[in-house]
Order: sequence, then structure tokens, then C-alpha cells
Amino acid sequence: MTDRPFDPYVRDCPTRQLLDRIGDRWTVLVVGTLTGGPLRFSEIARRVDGVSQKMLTQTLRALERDGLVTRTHHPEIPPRVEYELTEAGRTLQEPLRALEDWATVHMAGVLSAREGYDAAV
Amino acid sequence: MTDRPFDPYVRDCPTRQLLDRIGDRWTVLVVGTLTGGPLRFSEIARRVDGVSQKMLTQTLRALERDGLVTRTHHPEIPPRVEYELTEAGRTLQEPLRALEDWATVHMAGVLSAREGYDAAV
DNA sequence: CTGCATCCTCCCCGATACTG
DNA sequence: CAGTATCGGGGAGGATGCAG
Repeated sequence: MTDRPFDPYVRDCPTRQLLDRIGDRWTVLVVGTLTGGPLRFSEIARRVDGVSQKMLTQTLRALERDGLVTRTHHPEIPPRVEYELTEAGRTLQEPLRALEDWATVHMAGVLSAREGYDAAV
Repeated sequence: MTDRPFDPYVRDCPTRQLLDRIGDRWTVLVVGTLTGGPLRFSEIARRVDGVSQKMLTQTLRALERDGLVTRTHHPEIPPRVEYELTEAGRTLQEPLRALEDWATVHMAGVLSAREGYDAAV
């Protein structure tokens, strides 16, 4: 608690913690690809353009650790591993989609504003 | 366009571009502090815990460049600079608040899942 | 008070090679 | 196919000093 009129963004508030998770560039995209249902590793890699194997593994591990994704390993030859959003993971989809919608609508304006700003240098 | 059944997250889609902006840890927090109205530089710095002067300047410049924040310089002694959300900037508040709400509700669960995962090592 | 420049450190992430 | 290990470059970002 604080005596300030506006509740500040202190270091360990929930918002900050979430930002640490979605700020790594890949988390949001991976969650997005899993919207339609479970996918295997290679399929996710294919859909998220530019993600390296290392980063994808790292991201999926983090999501699994946070209880947002389940990892199912089928001990076959060749190996098959499927990832699926948990209940908690699915609740994250809605606010993420809201952001995505905002981006779709406004990013063009943002980009043109950027050009205008740069031109005015 | 693509012939794949699921529209992939290609490198330059709006979502990716937005992620580049909010992925820097400070943008979201700064926009959040400006929700209540215009603020001066030092006041924002005070409310966003842990932001360095350098990063705050950098973040505000980026937001100004993107047309999400206006910068008003009052040539007084001592100088006073106020920052305020633009119309576009205000539209960003809603999806951001949705994320904030999600964090408030779910981060405790995420944290405990994290502990459980770490304990199971 | 606000902002810019410089230096310097750390760690993110990609490339590569190798296991089960 | 899925994952781990290692190395190295580059960029993010903190500390400090100075200007307007």
C-alpha cells in the first residue's frame, strides 16, 4: 500500500510480472498459434515465422512452468510432442486478442505518424 | 497472403509490430500512468518504479513518434514538460487494461504453478 | 527540471553441433 | 523429431557527467 493518490507501478505488481512474460516477443505469438488446439513442436515452429528452435523450446518451457501450456510427450519413433493451452492459458487469449485487434486497426496510423515524425527531423 | 490453413505470424504483421513496442517493458507502464491525464516528466518517473531517466526519455520519444503521446514544452525557469495521451493513445488503454485485469486475477495462480514446477525438478 | 552523450556491463538470442 | 550444450556478437539499459 501507499499514501500516494495514484497507485504506482511498483516493481513486483502483477502487471510488471506479466510484462516480463509477454515482453520476450515469442510468448504472445506461441499462445496465438495454440488458439486452434494442440500442436506439435515442429508445427508451432513453422507457424511462428522467425523463431529459432532454441527460443521456441525456451518459450514453451516457460509457458509450461507458468501453468499456461501442457506438454505431452508421445514416446514413439520418431518422437512426437504436443503442446496445448491449459484452462488458464485459454483465459489469456481474450485480452491478447483485444491487443491484436487494436494493432490491426491502429498500426497503420502509428506507422504513418512515425513517418511524419521522422520527416520533421 | 498464404496458402496455409492458419494465418501465420509473419515477421511484419501488425501484431508483431505492436509487440516490438510494448515489449520494451516501459511503454505499457508509461501509458498506464498517463491514464489520469497529462503529467510532467518527473512525475512519471516517480510513479513508474525503477525506470531510469534514460529509458523514460527514450520511451516517451518513441510514444511521441508513434503519435500516441503529445509532448508540450513550457519554456519557463525551471523548464516544465508535460506529456499527454493522444486520441489514439487513449484507445490503447482499453486493451491494456484488459491485460492488467488478467494479470491481477491470474498472476497468483501462475506464480504458484511456477513454484510447483520448480519443486518437481 | 529536463534531456543528451558517453562508457561499460550483462544477457539475450542466433548459429552450430551433437544426443536420444 | 525434439531437445541440449556451447560459443560469440550485439543490443538493451544502468551510471555518470554535462548542457539548456
